[in-house]
Amino acid sequence: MKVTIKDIARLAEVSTATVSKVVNGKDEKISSATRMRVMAIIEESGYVPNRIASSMVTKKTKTLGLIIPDITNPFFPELARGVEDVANKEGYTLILCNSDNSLEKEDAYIDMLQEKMVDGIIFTASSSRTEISSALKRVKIPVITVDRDIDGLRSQKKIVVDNEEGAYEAVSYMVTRGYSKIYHISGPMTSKPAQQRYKGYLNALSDKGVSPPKDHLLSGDYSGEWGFEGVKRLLEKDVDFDGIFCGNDLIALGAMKALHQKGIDVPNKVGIIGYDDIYMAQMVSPELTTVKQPNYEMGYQAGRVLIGMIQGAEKDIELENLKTHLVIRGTTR
Amino acid sequence: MKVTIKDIARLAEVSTATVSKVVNGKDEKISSATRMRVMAIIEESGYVPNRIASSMVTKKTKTLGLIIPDITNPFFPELARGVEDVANKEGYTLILCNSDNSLEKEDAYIDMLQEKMVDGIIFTASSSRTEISSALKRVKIPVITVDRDIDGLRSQKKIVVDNEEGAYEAVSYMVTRGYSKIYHISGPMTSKPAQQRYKGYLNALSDKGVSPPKDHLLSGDYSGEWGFEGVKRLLEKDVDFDGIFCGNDLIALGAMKALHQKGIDVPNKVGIIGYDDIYMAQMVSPELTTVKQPNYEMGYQAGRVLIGMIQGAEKDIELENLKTHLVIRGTTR
DNA sequence: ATAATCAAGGTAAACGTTTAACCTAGGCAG
DNA sequence: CTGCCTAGGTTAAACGTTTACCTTGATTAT
Repeated sequence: MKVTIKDIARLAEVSTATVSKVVNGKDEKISSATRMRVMAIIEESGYVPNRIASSMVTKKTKTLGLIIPDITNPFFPELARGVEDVANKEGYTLILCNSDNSLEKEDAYIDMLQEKMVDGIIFTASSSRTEISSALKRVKIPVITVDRDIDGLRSQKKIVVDNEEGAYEAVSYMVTRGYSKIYHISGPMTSKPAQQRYKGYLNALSDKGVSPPKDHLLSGDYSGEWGFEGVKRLLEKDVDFDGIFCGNDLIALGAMKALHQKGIDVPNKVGIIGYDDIYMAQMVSPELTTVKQPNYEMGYQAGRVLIGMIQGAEKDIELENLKTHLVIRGTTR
Repeated sequence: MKVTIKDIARLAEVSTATVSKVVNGKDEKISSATRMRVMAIIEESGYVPNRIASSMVTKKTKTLGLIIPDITNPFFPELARGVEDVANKEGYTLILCNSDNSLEKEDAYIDMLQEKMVDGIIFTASSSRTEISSALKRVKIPVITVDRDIDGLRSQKKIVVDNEEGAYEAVSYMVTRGYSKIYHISGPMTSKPAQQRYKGYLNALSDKGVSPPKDHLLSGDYSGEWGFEGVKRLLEKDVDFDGIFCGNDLIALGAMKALHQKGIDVPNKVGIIGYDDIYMAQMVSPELTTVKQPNYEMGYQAGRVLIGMIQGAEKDIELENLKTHLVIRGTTR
C-alpha cells in the first residue's frame, strides 16, 4: 500500500496541511519540533510525495517536452543533453520525442505533450514542415523552436544560429586556401538551414569572385550515406572538383570515406568542410574542418529561456546570441 | 480558460461520465447520436483531456523512465530510440535522464521518477555502481536493467548480451587471421561488461594457444580520447604489437586515429576490433571491424518487456535472447 | 485590564478525471 | 396487468495534494 500525506499526518498527529508545508519547505510557520517529528516519520515510512496530485492543484508538472527528428542523428544528443542539463538543474524533467521528420508524428506528440500537461515544449521541426498545423494551433503553452523555426507560430521564441554566416565563412576560407571548384552536398532543400547555408555558399563564392561550378548543388538528406553517394556521383560523372562544402558533418564523413576509398588525397587534392562539429569530427583522420554549431549550448539556452518563459512570465529573458565558428582542422590544406 | 470535461458535458447536455466514456472509447452503452454530438463539441471546442487528472484516478501515467549515463555517448541514442519506439507504439511516453555515471544523480532520478509516478523504469546503471542504494530499495515499480545488471535488485529483469562470448569471438577471429600480439584497451574495469569482455579476450587467447602479452590490459574509460591515448602509450613504450581489441567502438576509433597519424597501416600492420557497431563504424575508412551489439534491439526489447510487466503482470514475458555478432570489415586483414 | 499582534497550525474546497453503482422509461413475455 | 429486462444514461465518491482563510492561546503594548 502506498503511503500518502494523510498517513503521515495521522502518524505525526498533525494536519495534512502541516505535512505539506514541511515537505515543500514552506515551513516558516512550523515549529522546529513539529518539523522534525514530521520529517522523521516521512523518513521511516518511506513516503514519496505524489507529484501528479500536486500537479493537479498547482497546474505545473515541472516537465518539459523535447521534440526532435531523431536522437540517433549525432546532431541531437548534444542538443538534448543541453536541454536536459538545465532542466535537471531547475528541477524539471524531460520527455523525449522522436518525430522521424513525420508531420503526423509531430502533431501526435504535440497533442500528447499537451495532454500530459508539460509546462513547455522545445521543438526542432521536421525539415518537411512548411506551415503551422492544427495541432500547433492548439498549443497554449510556451514553445521554443530550435534550429528551424516555423512561420506563424505565436508565443514562440526561436533559438537559431546564423546558418548563412557560418556557410559564408567556411566557403570563403576554402577559397582563400586555394580551392576553387567547390561543390555543395547539402541536406534537404525544404529545410531552412539548408537553404540558408546554400545562400551563404553562393554569396561567399560571388564575393570572392569565383563562379560556382555548373550543377554545383547536390541535395539529399543529412546522412553519411548521402555524402558517400554524393561524392560517388561526382566521381562517376568525372566532374572536376577540388572542394566540397557539406551540409553537415555526417555528409562530410561519408564524402571523406568515398574519397579515401578512391585514394583521393584529402586535403591536398580535395578539401572538405562539414557543418556541426559533432564528436566524431575529431575522431577521424584527417580530422574534419567544420563549422561548429554550439549544439549543447543551443539546447541549454533553449531550456533556460523556456523555463524563464514558464516561470518569469513577463521578464522576457534575452537569449544570448549564439555564434557559429569555423574550426580549422585537417581536411583543408 | 482551459476547457474541461465539465464544459463539454454542459454544452452537450450530458453528464461528465458520458463524455468520459466517449473520449475513452468505452462507448458500448452510448447511442451513436449522443456520441456524435459529444464528439462534435469536443472538436469545435478544442478540448484536450487532462491526463494528469486521469492518472490520479487510474494510477497509471503511461510514462516510462529511462536512466542512462549519457545520451551523448554513441552507444545510447540507439538504445534510447529503441525504447522510445516501443513506448510510442504502445501509447507510452519517455522521460530521459542522464546520470553521468554519478550515483547521486542516479538515485535522485530514481526518486524523481517515482514521484512523477512513472509506470516503470529502464535503467543502465553507472559503471561505478557496485551495490544497491537506498533509493533503489524504495522502488516499488517494475525496473528493467539494460546492459549492466545490479546484484540484489528484486523485481528487476535484465536485458544483457553475452559480452564474454562477443569478445571471445572477436579475439579468436583476430588470432585466426594471424594477429598474435594483441592488446586490450578496455573501458573501466569496475563495469561488468568490461570485466566480461576482458575474460572473453583472455579465454580466446588461451584456447588458441597464444599467451597474452605482458601488460596487455590498458584500462581507461569508454571514450575516443582514451583509445587515442592508449595507443600513444603503446607507441611511446615501443611495445611490439599487431592487434588491438578495444572495449568499444569509440576507443577503437581513437586508436585508429592515433595509428593513422603515425602512418601505421591498418589492417596490415595492426588489426583493430571494436565493440558495439555504432553508426560511425561504417563511416570511417577503413571501416571498423567490430562486435555488433544490438543496441536498438536491446532498447526495444527492454521497453517491450517492461510494458509487459506493467500491464500483463503475471504473464512473464520472455525476452528473446539477444546475440552479439562479429561484423567483419576493413580493420582486420 | 484590554486590545492588538503573533506564532503555530487546522479546515476544507478545489484541481479534472474515472467508474462502480444506481436509475429510468419503454418494450415485451406471460 | 405485472414483472422483468435492456438501452442509455446519471450520480457521486475517490484519487493525493495545495492553499486561502480560520482559529486558538499566548504575548506585548497601552
